[in-house]
Amino acid sequence: MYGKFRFYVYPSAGAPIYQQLMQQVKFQIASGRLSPGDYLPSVRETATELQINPMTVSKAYSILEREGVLTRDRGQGMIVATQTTRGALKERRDELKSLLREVIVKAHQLGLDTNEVMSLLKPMLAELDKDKVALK
Amino acid sequence: MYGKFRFYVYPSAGAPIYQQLMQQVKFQIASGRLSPGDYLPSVRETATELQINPMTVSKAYSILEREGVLTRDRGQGMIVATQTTRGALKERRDELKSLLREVIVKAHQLGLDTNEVMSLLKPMLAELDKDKVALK
Amino acid sequence: MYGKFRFYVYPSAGAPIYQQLMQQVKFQIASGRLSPGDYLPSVRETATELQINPMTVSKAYSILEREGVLTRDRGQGMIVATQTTRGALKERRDELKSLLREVIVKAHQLGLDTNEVMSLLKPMLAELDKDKVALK
Amino acid sequence: MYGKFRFYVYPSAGAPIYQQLMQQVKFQIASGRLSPGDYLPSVRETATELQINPMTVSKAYSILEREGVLTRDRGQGMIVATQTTRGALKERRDELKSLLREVIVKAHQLGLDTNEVMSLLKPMLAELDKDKVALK
DNA sequence: GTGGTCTAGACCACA
DNA sequence: GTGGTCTAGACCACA
Repeated sequence: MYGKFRFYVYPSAGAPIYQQLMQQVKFQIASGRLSPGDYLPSVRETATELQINPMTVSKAYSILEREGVLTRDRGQGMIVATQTTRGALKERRDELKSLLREVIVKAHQLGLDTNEVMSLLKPMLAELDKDKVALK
Repeated sequence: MYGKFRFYVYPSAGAPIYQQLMQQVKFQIASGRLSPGDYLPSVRETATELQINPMTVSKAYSILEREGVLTRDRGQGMIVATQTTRGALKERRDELKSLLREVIVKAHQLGLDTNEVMSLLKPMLAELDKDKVALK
Repeated sequence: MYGKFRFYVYPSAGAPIYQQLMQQVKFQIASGRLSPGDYLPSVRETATELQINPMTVSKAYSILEREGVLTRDRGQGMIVATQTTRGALKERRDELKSLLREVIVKAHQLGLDTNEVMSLLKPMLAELDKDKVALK
Repeated sequence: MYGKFRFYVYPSAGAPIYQQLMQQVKFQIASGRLSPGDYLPSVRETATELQINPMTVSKAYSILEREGVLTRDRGQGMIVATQTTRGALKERRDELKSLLREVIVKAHQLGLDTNEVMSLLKPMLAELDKDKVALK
């Protein structure tokens, strides 16, 4: 229980529940709060706690397994997989740039300017680095 | 206006061609190189120049129309729609933050750190501001 | 209707139904019987014909979409996506070799020797080439 | 027997290490370099040599034991189990054909044609036969 | 019409 | 105990 990872859900948020769950797992891993080998809460445990259907949790876990983010430990549960980085640095940078271009497009659609983007991103990255240091 | 904007296509780039076209229109609008009222190259012109199927171009334009990015000027072509910004500032910021969270997740998956994200994003934003000034 | 693609299912086969469906789509694409842009039978149509639950068909389609094999054409159905080949030739060969190693391992476990493997594979590849020629 | 067989590991190879180890044991058995009754390197020996966690080696061995590939010789180590071939010839051929169908699908996805598949597989099978002759 | 999400609940394999 | 598969059926967005 101590410090163990817990899901939350905004039933009224736009995104489907299973995507919210997936997003949380990925973000926790990116921030270092979940590490390779860590167990995730079981399907049933999560479903009961969030008052949602076990299938919904299972769907999130299955997709994450297919994506290589989680590994199934038969009879035990789902664990965070060892991250594998593939491809040349240039290619990986290009992939991120493509997503950053989407950020720019989205910001413009929302009427938010360059400074706004930076002032939103900076604290998010800072918080990330802080966690990593704190957890080391 | 004619000749102002041209599409390009990477046939091997992973993303479907119509999505590449959509992305370019949006990015050009975000960077101010395309403004409300500007005409886009015609379906036929684009299809001939890029040696792709006219249906592909038409599909991109139709989806952008549905999204409110373009307006159909009957018999004349497609024009950039007047941008409408909806929702409270907080909500719009939250929407962008959600996309920025995806950036963080993606960067981590690709093995790129905080500094890397900033050093990729900064020149992209700078280029944007430069264009806006130049085009004003 | 003419020549349109149809699914079949072996309820007693080891593999789950949704995986059987996925496998068939992929194989039909590999053999050239399904080409980029072709529409697949609708979820409901398939479910009725095979007497299975629509969710099961939908699951197969969703995974194939996530894998980039199919694309959703909103309101119309699922279509075969344009195939994109990524990575250097050496890397792609290595990936296939890794699967071929599994074939060898499996053959041994089943007590089938080298000649047996070749005499099973040859007609399968020959049939493939024949179809491609015939459909050109 | 000691020193007969050694593991290797590609830390960056995508597949989890325990799966790489499992794959190697199976391949060595298939190629005749490991025979029923042979001892495998101990968990500690392997872990030290490859600089990996002993749990990782142990996990590979446990799964192989569960699959009937290895047998635990209490206090001594793991030995290669006697292979048992089950089922009618037709059924075993069908099982292999299903895996060969996956090869065809994968080859197509990777943009490799029929000839390519054969020219990759042939030397692999040839090497196998050579080893079997040499080791007899 | 199209596919997507979610629920409630049965049954399965694996450990 | 763990997750996976499948059903029956409701309701949704999009076109």
